Amino acid sequence: MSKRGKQIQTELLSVLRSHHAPMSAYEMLGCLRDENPRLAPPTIYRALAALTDLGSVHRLESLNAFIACQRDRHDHASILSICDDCGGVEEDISTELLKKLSGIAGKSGFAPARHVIEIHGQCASCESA
Amino acid sequence: MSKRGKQIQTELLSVLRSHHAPMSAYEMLGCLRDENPRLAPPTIYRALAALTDLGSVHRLESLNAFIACQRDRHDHASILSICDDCGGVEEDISTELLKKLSGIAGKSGFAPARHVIEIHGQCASCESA
DNA sequence: TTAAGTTGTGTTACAACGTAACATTTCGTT
DNA sequence: AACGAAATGTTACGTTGTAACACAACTTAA
Repeated sequence: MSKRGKQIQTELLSVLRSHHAPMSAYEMLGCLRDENPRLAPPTIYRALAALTDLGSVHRLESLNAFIACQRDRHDHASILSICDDCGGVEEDISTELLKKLSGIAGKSGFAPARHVIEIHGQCASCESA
Repeated sequence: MSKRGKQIQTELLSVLRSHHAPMSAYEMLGCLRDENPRLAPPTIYRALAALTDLGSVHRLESLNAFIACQRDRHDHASILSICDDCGGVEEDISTELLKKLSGIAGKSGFAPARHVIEIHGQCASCESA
């Protein structure tokens, strides 16, 4: 991994963090192209793959989009609550729930490796409005 | 909803049921075009939307693919265990887990409307192999 | 029954998402 | 420096999904 690669990851993460809602890979590409107009999709997707492996970025499977991890400890297996009105995402962790979930899948001998838990609905402020 | 619309849903569901692994919308399109060569993507996606609303088809968000519901009661909020080796999908339900999950998201006032729970890993037979 | 309105369906064309494959550069090793 | 390995850049394309409009089918009312 060269300096250049890390740099793109850093820039990407900073863009994601300053944007407090999910972003698509192409939105990020648009932002980063302001600085580096020749940036291409594979570069973005490679950086995103590295960051999601680290846990500093989460992929929202049900939106084909990404957010920066909001927690100190970069757990995988976050519970992501997505407001369908404002687009905001809240991130929770529950080892207890995760254990229960693995237990349910494991009854048949299934060996879990990655958990995708996303909840769509309305956040508190959008609901009251 | 005319006869034609229902008919496509029926054909789609029968294709999905006879295929014991997830299918992409375009795979289904390919199958149904054997009968009706002029079928176009929006027709498929509309039929899939209707069937997923009913609960007779589930969308696998992390695969961009679909499976027929394997249960009698067509619950939404299934727990889908996806084998990354053979592609098989196991479907579980747990109102208890669902309640817990809603509770976690609900702490901040979030109102859940739709749950996406998908687990990637290895099924029993692939793991032993 | 038929004309007008409404709703659902077919079709075209395109937008968004993602990646395979190869060219180029970078970096460590001899 | 010359070589080889590994990461990065680039092109081009494959897959997934949908907006927008054309058309057909059904509904209602005179």
